[in-house]
Amino acid sequence: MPTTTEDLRARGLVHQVTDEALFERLDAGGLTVYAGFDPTADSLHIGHLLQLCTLRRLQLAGHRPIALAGGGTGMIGDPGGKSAERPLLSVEEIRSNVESIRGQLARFLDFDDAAGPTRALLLDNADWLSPLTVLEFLRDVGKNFTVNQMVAKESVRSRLERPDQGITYTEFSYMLLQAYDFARLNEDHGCTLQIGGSDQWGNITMGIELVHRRSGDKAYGLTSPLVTKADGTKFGKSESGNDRVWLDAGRTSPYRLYQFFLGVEDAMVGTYLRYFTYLDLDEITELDQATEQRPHERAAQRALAAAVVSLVHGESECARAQEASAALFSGRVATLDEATLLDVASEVPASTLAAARVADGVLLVDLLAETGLVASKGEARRAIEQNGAFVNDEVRPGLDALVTGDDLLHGRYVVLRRGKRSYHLVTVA
RNA sequence: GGAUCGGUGCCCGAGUGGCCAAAGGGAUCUGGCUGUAAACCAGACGGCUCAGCCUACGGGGGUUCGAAUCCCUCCCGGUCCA
Repeated sequence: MPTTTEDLRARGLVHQVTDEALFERLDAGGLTVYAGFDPTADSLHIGHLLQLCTLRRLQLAGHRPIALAGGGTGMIGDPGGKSAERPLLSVEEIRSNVESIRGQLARFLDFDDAAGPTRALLLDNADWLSPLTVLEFLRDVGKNFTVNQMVAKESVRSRLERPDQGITYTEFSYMLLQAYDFARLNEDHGCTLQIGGSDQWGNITMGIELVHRRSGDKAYGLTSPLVTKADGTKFGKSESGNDRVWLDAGRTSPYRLYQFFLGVEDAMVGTYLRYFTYLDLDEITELDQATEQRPHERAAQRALAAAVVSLVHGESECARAQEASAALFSGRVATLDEATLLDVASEVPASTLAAARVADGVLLVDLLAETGLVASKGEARRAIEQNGAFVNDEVRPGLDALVTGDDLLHGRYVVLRRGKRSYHLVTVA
């Protein structure tokens, strides 16, 4: 059984630490550790996954995690990682986003009283940032930092150096608010460790300094590496389009999430298994070997996808996603019995179509566009011309192709497909 | 408040009166090869009632036979000065 430190290191989760002495304390257990999540949308997405997984990992290792929803800082906007000033969300939006995110955090962390001293906490920094007055803030927080050091932070400097960009005072202040969060969590909950992505380094060190100045307490920071794809670009876009991959089932179905991880590149699957799963390192090593020796089996990708979907959506949803994947990629949707078809179809987008229209025959071009499988009729025509449009798993060439009663499966279903993996179920009613 | 530069398609970015639905790159999509991988090759990439038409170069107005390109005005951003 590896120590916590050994485990984190072996998984490649340690990018920077503020002090090596942290590791002894991590191995000893009993720390209170926090990570922040800004409520810029009503769901967390895959970009938050690493911090969520790491918090969970630390809880399992005997520490108490705090998930901090940025109800207050979300109103300001972190300049880090952004190339431009971002629009402010309304107070109502942020409030409702925080509420939505609460439920998702609960899937990763144990908030049950039975967890005793490691019971997770969910806090909202609006609780202490909202009542804070400007004067208090300037005297109690601002007085501890020089503009010189603030300007030197990467998040700010990158914005100052770009000739076509600037940074407002509002976003400039963000780091001070985050530093104040750490100080409050330290004072109110004994929190001494903040974790975050590598881009959070500057904000974290500011917090550590503020903690020290206010209470004399020694606090630590631990950052994880940026999660990237093999080519160095950002991880987390869905396989089709620019959509983010969300943790909310309504935005990204369990099936799509499963597919996302199933499609991970060989070169990265081992890394992701270490980041996002709780499999033993030995098991992961075996999966690495499996990828190398029998890559077509995609054993590592399957394990990764199953682990993540189970964690995010639960075992039964994961099983459904696996079944749907198997059925859809067998290429024989047309031969499925009705119950199986319906089960599979519940995982993909669906719509209904009036029976009268089918009787007359519907232009495939129109149908593709109406179902949203393509963005416009022009795109639908292109898909057809490129042999990328399928009806019940068969290519349907010709711009004048019709979908008629003959295409109905079990008398009332049509499975449309665009490309290799974008499905849509049409039910005739 | 003054001076000055700039705002082009998803992003970056060329284009300074007609040949501009707008170069080039990236991203994306589709097909091929594979393993629902990567790389690579090919094609596509504003919309439509698609050999034509409509909408589009920050917003509005104007000049012109004709404007992304010229003029006026407003909005937004950068830089410097006060």
